[in-house]
Amino acid sequence: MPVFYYSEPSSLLELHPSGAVMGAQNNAFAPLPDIDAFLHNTGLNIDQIQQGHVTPGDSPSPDHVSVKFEEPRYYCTEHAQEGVTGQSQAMFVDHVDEQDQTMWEEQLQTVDMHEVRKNLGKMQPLIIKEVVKDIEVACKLLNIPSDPHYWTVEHVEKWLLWTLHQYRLPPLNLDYFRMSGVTLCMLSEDDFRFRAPRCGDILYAHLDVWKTASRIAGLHIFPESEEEDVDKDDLSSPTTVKEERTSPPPSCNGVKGLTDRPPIGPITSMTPNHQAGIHLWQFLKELLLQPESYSHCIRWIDRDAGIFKIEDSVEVARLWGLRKNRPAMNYDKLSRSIRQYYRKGIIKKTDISQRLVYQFCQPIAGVTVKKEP
DNA sequence: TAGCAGGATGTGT
DNA sequence: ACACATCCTGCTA
Repeated sequence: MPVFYYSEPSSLLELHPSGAVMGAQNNAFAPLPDIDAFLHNTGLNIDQIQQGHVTPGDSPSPDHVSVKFEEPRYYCTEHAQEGVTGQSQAMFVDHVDEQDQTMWEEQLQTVDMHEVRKNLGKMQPLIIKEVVKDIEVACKLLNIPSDPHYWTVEHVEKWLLWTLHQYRLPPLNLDYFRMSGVTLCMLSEDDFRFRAPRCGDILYAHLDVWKTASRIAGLHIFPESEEEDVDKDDLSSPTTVKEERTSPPPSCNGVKGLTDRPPIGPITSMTPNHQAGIHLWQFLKELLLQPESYSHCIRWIDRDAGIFKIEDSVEVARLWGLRKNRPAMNYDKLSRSIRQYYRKGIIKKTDISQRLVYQFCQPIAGVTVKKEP
């Protein structure tokens, strides 16, 4: 039976033989006695652990094998709520101070489940405290608000890049996450997996932790310089912005963020519609207005006449599906929606009908991707 | 075979 | 009510 180690991408935690965290300020290893028992006790399955990423040189001896949790803090909060064993909760807390550590050790000596559950109330604040501390540090580092609901597109990108780097996650296509924090918060775990098949679930878990910490701990960090920028850019009255920041974050049901933007490449605010209500014709125009990014799949045949051609129907449908969070979208369905526009006088087929060629009924000239005042 | 046309119905806001 | 999303039949290039 090999000796297993518990490690985190950003820090290595020393484990007491009981499984308790003894302190995480250094890079010391300590053996995790029995991985099977560990999995059993924590209720985790092997799929939730990444193995084999540690090279022999990383381990103190060739006999050692390391395991890494994809998202320890996620399980920390989830399991704390579910009331699993004290051991598993202890696993996911790092940077405990001396006083806390004594408390942990005392608690962990009693393996009795009822005791553990009884102590849950005491443990949760500790867990939250540590998570909040980490988030505060990250906020300062990235200069972003603590509450993801207030993130701009740029904040989301910063957070993604930082999280990818911090947890050594596989790269992803940032275009699929080009959205405001509000929109990001609306995504389900499946959405994350769809946009980032290799690490979407982990990102979702991280975001969940941020949202939870922000909500429970009442974190209200706003980068000062950003605050000014947002105030300057905001279209509503300045008081609206100030009020929003001291009130609870916007709900996740499509409320427009401070700087909301579409999730896929096209950036526009051609109409007052917020992201959740974007129309297909708007989306198509967005693609058309960014030929540098999308001319391979949709392009103007005659811009002045509003005639365009879908060069790659599969890709356009895929992008539309991404935007609308409809993974099953295809060109058959998209084209049906386009045909609904015939009756409404928004889009029509050209006079001489050609495959995949359509025409906007309104002149396209003058359409801009800039925000209307 | 892929695209087109349009009816019918379901869904979410 | 509206704007699709989905499923369908039938037609066309």
